[in-house]
Amino acid sequence: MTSATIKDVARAANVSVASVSRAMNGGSGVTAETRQRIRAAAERLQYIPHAAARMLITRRTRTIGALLPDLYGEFFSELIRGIDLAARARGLHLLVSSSHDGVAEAAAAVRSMQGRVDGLLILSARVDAPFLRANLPVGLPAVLLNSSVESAEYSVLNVDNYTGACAMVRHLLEAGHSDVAFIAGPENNFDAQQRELGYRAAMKKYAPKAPLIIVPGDFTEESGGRAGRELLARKVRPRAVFAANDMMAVGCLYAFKEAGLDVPRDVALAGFDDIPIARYVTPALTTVRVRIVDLGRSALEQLADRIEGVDPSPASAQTLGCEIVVRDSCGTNFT
Amino acid sequence: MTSATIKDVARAANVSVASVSRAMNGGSGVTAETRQRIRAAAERLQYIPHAAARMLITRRTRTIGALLPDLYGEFFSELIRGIDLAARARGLHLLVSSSHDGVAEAAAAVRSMQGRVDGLLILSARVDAPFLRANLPVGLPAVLLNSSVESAEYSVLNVDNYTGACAMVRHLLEAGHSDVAFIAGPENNFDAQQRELGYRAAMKKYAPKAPLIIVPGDFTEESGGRAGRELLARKVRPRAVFAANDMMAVGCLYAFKEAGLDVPRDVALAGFDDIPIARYVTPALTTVRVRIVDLGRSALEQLADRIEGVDPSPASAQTLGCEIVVRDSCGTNFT
DNA sequence: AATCGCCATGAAAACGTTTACGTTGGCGCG
DNA sequence: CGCGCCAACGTAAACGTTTTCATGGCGATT
Repeated sequence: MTSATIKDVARAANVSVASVSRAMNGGSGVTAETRQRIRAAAERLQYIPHAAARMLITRRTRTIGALLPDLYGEFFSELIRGIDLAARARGLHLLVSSSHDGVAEAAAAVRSMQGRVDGLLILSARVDAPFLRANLPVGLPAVLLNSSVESAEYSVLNVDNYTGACAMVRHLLEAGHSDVAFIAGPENNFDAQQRELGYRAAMKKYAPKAPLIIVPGDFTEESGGRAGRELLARKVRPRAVFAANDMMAVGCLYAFKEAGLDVPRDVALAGFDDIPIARYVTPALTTVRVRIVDLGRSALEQLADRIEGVDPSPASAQTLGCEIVVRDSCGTNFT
Repeated sequence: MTSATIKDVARAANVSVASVSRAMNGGSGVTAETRQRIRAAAERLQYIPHAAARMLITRRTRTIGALLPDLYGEFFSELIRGIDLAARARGLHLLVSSSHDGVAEAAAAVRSMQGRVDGLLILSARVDAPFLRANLPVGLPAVLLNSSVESAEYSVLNVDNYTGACAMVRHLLEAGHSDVAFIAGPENNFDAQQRELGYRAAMKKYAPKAPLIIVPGDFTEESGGRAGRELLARKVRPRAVFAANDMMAVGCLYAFKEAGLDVPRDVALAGFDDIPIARYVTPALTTVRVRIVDLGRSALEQLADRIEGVDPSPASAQTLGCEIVVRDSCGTNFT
C-alpha cells in the first residue's frame, strides 16, 4: 500500500534502522557485507527515503527556490535551463515561483517558500536591499541576478551590460557611422541603466564631438517603433541607432521599413540580448549576446557554494561577460 | 536564532500546541478570543509552520512537480507561466525538472521527486504507458501533456493538432492553391503525427484529386530548409507548403528566398505553433496558434482536482482547441 | 593472559507538526 | 439537585529519519 519505510528495510535486512541509515547515506560505520545486504533489501522493497522526514531532522531541504518576475520568451527558458542543469548536477531540486511583479507578491512568495528551500535565487527589478532585510529570513542564503543592490549581505550576479554597450557603440563608430542614437529602456531597470551608461561612456570616449541622442523606450516593441519614428522626425537623422534591447530594435526596424528607409544602407541598427528573433528579421539584427544559460548556471553554483558554506565570503559581486554578434543590420558585414 | 516553533507560540499565548495548531489551521475547536490571542502571538514571533514537519504528519506536500523535456523558447516559458499562475491561485508550489530527454533521466527525475510532490505534470515524448507503470509510484496522480498514451490510469491533455491542421489545409485550398505539400515532423512525436493525420484527412476531404506530397522533417529549422529544397527539385512545384511547425516553415522560407522565389506569390507557406518569430519573418508567417498558457493552466487544474479527489473519474482525456492566424505568407491576406 | 581500544551495531532521543483521545467545566434538562 | 452532554482545551502518540551514545566483541599490545 504505502511505500516502504526505513523500518521495513531494517527488518528485511535484520539490522537496526540506524544501520540502514548509515548504509544508505555515508556508508561509513557499516561492514561492506552488511551494507550490501541492506542495499539489496532497499532495492527489493523499492525503498525511497521520506523526504519530509529527512528535512525535518536534517534542517536541509536540498531544494533551492527561484523567484522570478513575469518574464517572457527565451530569456526565461534559457535562465531556467541553466539553473536546472546546474541544480541537477548538484542533486538539488528547483522550486520556482514566477510571474510576480509587485513587491507584495514577491514578499508573499518569499514567505511561502520559507522552510522549503535552502537558498533563494532572485531576479526582480522591484527587490532592493530594504525589501530583502524585511522579508528574507536571516541566515537564508540568496543570490541576486541583474540587481543594483550593493550590500555586503547578499551576493549579486550581473551581466556586464556596461562593457557590452560600450563595445557595440565602439563597433558602430569604427564602422564609419559618424553618430549613434540610443533608445533607452525602462528607467527603473538596472540593465537598462547600465546599457545607457555604456553608451554615454563610449560616445564620450570614441566620438567626443558627436551629439548624444537619447530617446526613451520601455523594452517593448511598440516603444521601439515610437522611438524610430521620433528619430526620423528630427532635422538630421542619425547614421546609426543602438537600442537597449532587441525587441525595441525590431520595433524600430519596422518603423524604418514603413518609412521607406533601407537598413543598413540608410541607417544602421543594433540591439541587445540576441533573442532568437534577432536572427530572423530582415536584415538580421546585429546585437550583443548574453549567455543566459551561463548566467543561470553561475547563479546556482554561487548559491550552492554559499549553502555548502564553501564560500563564506560575505558577498561576492560577480559579472558575466557578453559578446558582440555582427549581422546585417549594422552594415559592416558586407564591406 | 532559529525561527519560532509552534511550542514557542503556545508558550507565548498560554495554551497548548494543539490549540495553536487548531487556531492556525481549521479554526474550529477554539474560542474566538483564544484564537485571536494565538494569532497575535504567532504574528509577534513571526511564526511560520515548519513545512517539513507538516508534510511528514500530513502526508501532503502542497507541491506539484513538472517534468519537462529540453524545451526551447516561448513554449517553455508560456507553459510554465500557465502552470505557475494556476498553482499560485491554489496555493500550490511548483517543483520543476526540465531538460531531460532520455528515458533514464526521466525515470531518475520521477524517483527523485518521490515524496516531494502530491502530483506530477508530465510533458515528454519518451514517456509512454509502460514507463509510467514502471516508474510512477502507485497512487501518485499524474496528468500527461501532449501525449499519445491512452490509459484509464492517467489523464491526458492534448492540443487539438488534428483539427488545427485540417483547418489550415482547408484554408490554403479554399484560398485557391490547387495543391498543398506537407513537411512532416519527427516520427515518434505525437503532435507531429496528429498534424500529419489532419493534413491527410483535409486533403482527402477537400481536394481528393490532388496528390499527397509529404517530405520528412524533424521540427528543426535545418530540416525545414532541406525539405524546401527537396520540394523545389521536384518536377512540379506545389502551390502551397504546410510545415508541421513554425521553425521548419521558417527554414523552408529561407530556402525559397535563396532560390529566388517569392513567398507568397510563387508559393504559399504556413506553419504551426505561432512562435513569436512567426510574426517577424518576412513575409509574416501564417500559422496555427496554440494557447500554451491555457494548456499549462488546465493541466494544473486537472491535476489539482485529481489530488483533491474532487475528480475521481479514472482518467479524462481533454483537448484544447487552436486557431488559425492568417498573415502574409499564405497569400490570402491581400486579395 | 589481561587489558586497552576500536569498530560495528543497536537503542533511543530529537526534529515540529497534526490529531485522536482524555479531561475539565459549565449548562440544560429531568 | 443530579445526571449527562458538549465545547474548549490539554496530553501524548505518531509520522520517518538522523545522530548521539552505549554496548559488545575482537584484535593488538604489553
